Amino acid sequence: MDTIEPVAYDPTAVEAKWQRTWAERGTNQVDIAGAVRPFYSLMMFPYPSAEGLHVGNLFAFTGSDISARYHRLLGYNVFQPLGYDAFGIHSENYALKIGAHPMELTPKNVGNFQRQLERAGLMVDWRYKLDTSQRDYYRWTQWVFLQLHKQGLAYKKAAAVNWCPSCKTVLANEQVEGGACERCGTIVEQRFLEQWFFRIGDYAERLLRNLDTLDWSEVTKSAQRNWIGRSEGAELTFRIAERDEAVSVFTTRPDTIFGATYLVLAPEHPLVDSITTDAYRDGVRAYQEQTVKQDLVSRKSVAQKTGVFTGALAVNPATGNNVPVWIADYVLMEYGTGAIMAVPGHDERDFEFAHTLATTFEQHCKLGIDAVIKRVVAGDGHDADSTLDEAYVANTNSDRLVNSAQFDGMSVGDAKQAVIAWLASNEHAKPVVNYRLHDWCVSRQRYWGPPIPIVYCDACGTVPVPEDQLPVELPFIPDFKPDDSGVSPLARHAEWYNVACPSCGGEARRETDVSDTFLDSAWYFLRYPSARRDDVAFDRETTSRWLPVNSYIGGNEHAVLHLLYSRFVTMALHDGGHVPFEEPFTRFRAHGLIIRDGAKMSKTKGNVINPDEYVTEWGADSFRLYLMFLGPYQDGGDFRSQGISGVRRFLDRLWGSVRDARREGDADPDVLRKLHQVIRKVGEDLAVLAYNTAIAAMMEYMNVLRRAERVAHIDEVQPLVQLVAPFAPHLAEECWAELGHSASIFDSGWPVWDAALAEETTVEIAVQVNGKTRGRVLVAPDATQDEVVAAAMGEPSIAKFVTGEPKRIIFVKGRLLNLIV
RNA sequence: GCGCUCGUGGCGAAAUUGGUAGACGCGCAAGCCUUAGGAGCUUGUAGGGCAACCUGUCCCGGUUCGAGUCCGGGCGAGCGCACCA
Repeated sequence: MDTIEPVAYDPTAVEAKWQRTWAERGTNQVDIAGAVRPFYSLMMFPYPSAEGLHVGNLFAFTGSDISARYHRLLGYNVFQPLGYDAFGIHSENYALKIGAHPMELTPKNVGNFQRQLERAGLMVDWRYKLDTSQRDYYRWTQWVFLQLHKQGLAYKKAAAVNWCPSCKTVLANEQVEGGACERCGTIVEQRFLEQWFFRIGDYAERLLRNLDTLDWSEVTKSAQRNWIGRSEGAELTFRIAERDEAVSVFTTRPDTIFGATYLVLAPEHPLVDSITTDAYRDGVRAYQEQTVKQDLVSRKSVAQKTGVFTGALAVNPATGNNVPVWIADYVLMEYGTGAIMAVPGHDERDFEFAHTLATTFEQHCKLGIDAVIKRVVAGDGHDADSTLDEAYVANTNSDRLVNSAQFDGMSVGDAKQAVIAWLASNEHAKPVVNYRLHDWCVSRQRYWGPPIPIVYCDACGTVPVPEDQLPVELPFIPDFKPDDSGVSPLARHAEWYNVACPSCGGEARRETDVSDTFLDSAWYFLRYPSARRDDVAFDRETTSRWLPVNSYIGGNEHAVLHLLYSRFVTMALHDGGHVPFEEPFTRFRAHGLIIRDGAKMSKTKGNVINPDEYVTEWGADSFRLYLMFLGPYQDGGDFRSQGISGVRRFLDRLWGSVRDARREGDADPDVLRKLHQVIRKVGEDLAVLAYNTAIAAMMEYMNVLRRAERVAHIDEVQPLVQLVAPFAPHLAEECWAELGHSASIFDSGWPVWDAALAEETTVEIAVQVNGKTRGRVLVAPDATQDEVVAAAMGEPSIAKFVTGEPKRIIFVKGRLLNLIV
């Protein structure tokens, strides 16, 4: 008997052969200028670490590659480029660690990555490879900086910034995790330095609003919404008693104004000096110094609240009462107005502060705790006079105001508006929206990045480097190690930074900071299609043809860094008239993480898998298939090397059935039916990145072929080879050639499923009695209720549960029959 | 604390969106083939019961002829944000 035997094929030979053939034939090359149906498939480019490619990279790339190959088979001209995010602190730190120079080390790492990636069988057009550390790339990164500068979106200011004492550089807020450097884990300090910033804050509202229009993973969108942190509220003005000064506070709860019993300013608030009374001046000064020195972690940690009284009193515009003005470290200068009205009755932090400093309130402000903590909202089952053991944070429409004069009885929601309107008549209030998103600090006091293209001239001031003088080349300097001075190592090289002013020709000095790595990656997708052009950053026509990106796949760890910066830069370039769209990525999907033994793979945990050994032992195709079969692509999965044998067995069986397939007689209609169902299923799954179930469906079909216990007909296997092609491209090509085709399978088109052929001749109907499944009957797909009932009652195992006439019958055609007795 | 995503066999997971729970694969068990096999093939594999059957998708309620799926409440996990007023 001729059954389908698996035939172990030799992946090493097959994969080498096809990679060679693809290169010779230019199979993966796309006609950028002439594409009729362009489809831009983008994957997040890797940072070329010295350890080389790891499984997580390959998991991400494979998922994108499958989607790209599928679209190619559907007839699109697919452009799938890949490159290297080679600049940046991670590369530089590693070079420092092993005593190498990044300018020498990086090309080596890139070379190693390239070798590994080429083995993976990705459909990448390598002619468009880019490397952010090469001058023909960073030249245009500097150009992007200049465009933003031209538009007034880049500015320099002295600011409290996050300083990593280990990396010896400033970090963006997004690069600080829990008060520590995301790169090395060192506790971040606060420093005051002159820094370049981008006005991403000005774009907060657009960045937030546009999210609703994007087809992105929900996790990513919600992370961005969170990070942008919009909150609606009001700025309320409190006059300082007996002085011609006023303090603005930001609050989201203007309805609680009657409960505002003191004010708190950030210690560095500009008004502190002038309102502080002489008696309290020393205490205030001491407290300010202490806070400013403090690093940002303890400043923002949940330690016990501290603060001092300034001696000043402000007038609550609602009650007319005098309220004491304090400074405290729990109020942050960078948010809102840097000042708050404290409502201890209805805000946990204010409550805690009032309690912690109750004695001081008594001593200096002559205020007892009961006078400080006032209830102005009721509804938690307590009335207007009940005491508060903790802050009552009302937030519903059912809660009502109390102790609030004419607003008593009004709902919290209504009162928010009403109070603003009332105070606004005396210019004490205006509605305001605040965002947590702060401007993006792009300066880095490091070496391994693009020098910021700015020159300082005594006569002309800050002068942008003219575009025709780009790039400002990063010089090779042996002493690239950062120091504690707060300036870049480039600042030690007068021969480099001393330069003639581009404007007046006089003596001038280059900016010695380099830009953040995230600027490199915030526009790389614009560069790819134009990567072979050396006269423009990105060609106008090419860009409008290929962008926005049709499919972007990457890790969600970049949800608020890279993805937000990319959106901002694109929006800014749009406003500058450089690109015709605001949003760079039409569709983004976050892939899951590959974990091992319940932990994310990382070098420090020692659970990193090197894909090389698996590719060598099992073949790239098996490894790709295995990674995609672990679980839902967007969930990731736990890497256990055992499972790979199953997918390899599947490929062996496929190869065996293709090799033995004949064209004799007719294909089996039962097999063809299943085949067309699978074609449909795989297509649907590929469209939504459901790779695991697509593979399962193909395996199921393979089992059908095997159970037929005969050599397969060519028509039964040939479409399966096409379905497998996106997943296992090398073997699919080999099978395709074995089936007698000379052109690439990727130009063969995607099989079309035929609804008539896919239709079942009989269906199994579940028969329930009183909702419990009691059996199943085989009937024609269009069988009527009466026919199915008759069939069901013919089954003794079902009929025995039915006594008398059913009271009710629920019938779902082709699916289910439920008899209620 | 806030936001998001989840909770199904020994394990990774399916389930046409309210309609046969556990597809597919791993692992395991028995058998075949073999000098041998971490090879291949066949069969079985949610739990309980000799059986007819009973129980079963984190827990408690609800809606429904019917709930893994929908609603309310609770418990738990992962990720993100967090003294942001």
